[in-house]
Amino acid sequence: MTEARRKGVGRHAAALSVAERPRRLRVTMREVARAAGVSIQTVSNVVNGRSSHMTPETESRVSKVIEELGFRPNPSAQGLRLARTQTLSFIVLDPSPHFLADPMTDLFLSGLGEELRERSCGLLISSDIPGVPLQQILEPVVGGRADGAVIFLSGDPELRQRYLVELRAIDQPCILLQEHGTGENDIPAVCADDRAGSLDLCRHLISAGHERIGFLTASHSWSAIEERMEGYLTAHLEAGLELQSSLVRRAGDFTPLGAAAASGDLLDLHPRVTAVMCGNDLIALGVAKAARDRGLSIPGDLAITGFDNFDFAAAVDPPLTTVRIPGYEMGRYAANALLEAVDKGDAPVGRDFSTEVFLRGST
Amino acid sequence: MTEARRKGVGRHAAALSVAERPRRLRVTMREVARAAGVSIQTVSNVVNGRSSHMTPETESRVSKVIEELGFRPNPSAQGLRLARTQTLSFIVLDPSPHFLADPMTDLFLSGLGEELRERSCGLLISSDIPGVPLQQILEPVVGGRADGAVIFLSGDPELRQRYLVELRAIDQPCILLQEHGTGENDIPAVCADDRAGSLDLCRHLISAGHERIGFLTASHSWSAIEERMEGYLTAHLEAGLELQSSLVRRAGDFTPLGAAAASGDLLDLHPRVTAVMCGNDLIALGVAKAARDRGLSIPGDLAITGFDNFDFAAAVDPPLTTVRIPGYEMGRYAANALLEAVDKGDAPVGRDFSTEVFLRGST
DNA sequence: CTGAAAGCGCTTACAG
DNA sequence: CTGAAAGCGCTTACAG
Repeated sequence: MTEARRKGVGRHAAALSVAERPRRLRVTMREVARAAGVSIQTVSNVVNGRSSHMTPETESRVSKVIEELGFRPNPSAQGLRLARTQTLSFIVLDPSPHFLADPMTDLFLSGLGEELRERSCGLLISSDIPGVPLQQILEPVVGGRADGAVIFLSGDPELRQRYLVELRAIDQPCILLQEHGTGENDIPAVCADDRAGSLDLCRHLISAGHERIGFLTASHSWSAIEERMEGYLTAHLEAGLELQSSLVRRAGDFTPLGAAAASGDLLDLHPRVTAVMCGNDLIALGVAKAARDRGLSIPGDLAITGFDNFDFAAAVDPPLTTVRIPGYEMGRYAANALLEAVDKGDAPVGRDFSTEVFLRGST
Repeated sequence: MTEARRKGVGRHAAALSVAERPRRLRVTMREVARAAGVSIQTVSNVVNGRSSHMTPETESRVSKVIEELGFRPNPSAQGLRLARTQTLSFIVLDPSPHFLADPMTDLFLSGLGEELRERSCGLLISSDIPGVPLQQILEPVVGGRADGAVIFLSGDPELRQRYLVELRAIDQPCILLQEHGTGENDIPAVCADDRAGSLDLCRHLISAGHERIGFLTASHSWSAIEERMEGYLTAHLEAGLELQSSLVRRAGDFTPLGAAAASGDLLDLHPRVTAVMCGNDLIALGVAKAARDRGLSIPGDLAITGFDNFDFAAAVDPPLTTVRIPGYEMGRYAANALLEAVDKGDAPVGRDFSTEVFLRGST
């Protein structure tokens, strides 16, 4: 950094009022064109890789000037002109402001981010509380800040169904994450087979001799959680085990301590449950803690299963039996499918991902 | 949704080529102006809340038309005109594409997101591998997609120092997250007092009689991790304990299993360490696992401390002694400070946050 | 208080 | 292959 430059942009700038201060000094196409001795049109052609429209000499000269001047096209201008922002929106519906507390969401986000980075696209993230008007939720895309939205809904099934209907009517490019069982006319979705994973998990417990198996999840829910509950129910039905409503609890939140507090109803049942399937690994941790607090050993007195295979699952004591969801891959796929759809003007194509059961020491 | 509408936007649209398809049918100011029988200028005034420039009747009439037509200003047009995007960029430097695997990053992100949501600003997130040119890292803000950047650096101190120097030269509105000890002329930063937390933690161990205390962190590092290491060192110095390089290990990654594998060198030392301080809670989990695998009991044979107080820390067995970082609050503050700075044209003001030690069963 | 006009920085037909 | 021009949708002096 030269002394002159430092002066020009440093403290001095702060002394000027907003009006006086020069606008962000960016190089424009016009300046590049002048410096390279070509038309703006030609610069645009170079920037957009239409090299067939000019001689190689021209192209390399312009490229060199672009490089030297540090020119980069103004995204707002491009956005205005092309009605395309080269940005995707990731929208999470969550009642908590800590909307990324669920590590699964972060996995999705990492996958989205990586895919978009490779394509030089932006990723705009936002969250809303379940229940707000869909227009507000979709603000980034309806308002023109993004070309499409990857949406992770949550809330009661009725609420989500209402959103789905409205979503179709609004007809913005979008793809759902983990919204299972949308019908043939519905919004495309990228889903993991939570139901199959849960079914496998429960069959495993049943075949190990468990007959009183509890299910605990937080009061707040979304599609994947419901699928997990269904797997539990289906396994019971196919095994001819009686389904008891007292065995299924929806209470607390998706934190271990919240789940520990909420698990009492289940753990203090008579006769005792011998296994508890949990909405995810965080809940499983809480149930394990509550069980230990009651002097129960795991898995001897109580088998516990989680879901999601979070980083900690393999390392806690005992290691958690759980199900892996390919969240990162799903995120990448969703970004890719949505971008392609935006380009083609088609509807994106959804896809199902398989899950994988990890049997560990907690069962 | 009416049948007509469904037809208009559904399958039929897909049959049209990109060129034929009408551009996103958005209402413009011009249309609002015509419908309300006023000038575009007036519509702009209404949109921007300059109600003093018109009669209340005019304002309410225009507002009503805006509502009815569902008009929303085009962000690209506003961005082009105002050289302001109403968007902030969150940039994470991480060698892994799973750049959000660290729950602490997610906390920062949640705080940023919530603050920006309340201000109707967008949040653009991106990640890069430590070592890439700063220009590339800052692409979102240099390239004009965002008004400023919240930056979370990582990598060796020398690399980060180089980035800091360049950052000053580039002079874009930005604020650092968890970049401790930047000098008086440096980029503003929002930091937690990791050093104090670590110092407290280590004093606690020393006062409990530990004399051979190991420190394990991943090979990849950032400022906060170094601060934690410093707290460890300082506590040793002030207690007159000898510092042995064999007790400090930097290996593996920030996953429990990676840390478990990397902890062998430390756990198999003779004479044995009686305590291990860890880079964060995930590492602590891994060390606990490795210790159990060796038949060591916690905290009897080995005391373990984590850092960050992740959700699982209080629920695992034994519960983890750790340090809370107010990540969410720090994220909110950073967004707020940066936005204010962008508005005023000043440099943002950094701030330090205090940490809180949680003594639990693992020590 | 309102209307007509310029211009932000691009892209894209349209002539040459 | 290149140049001159229109226009994307806003905001903002400038006259009235």
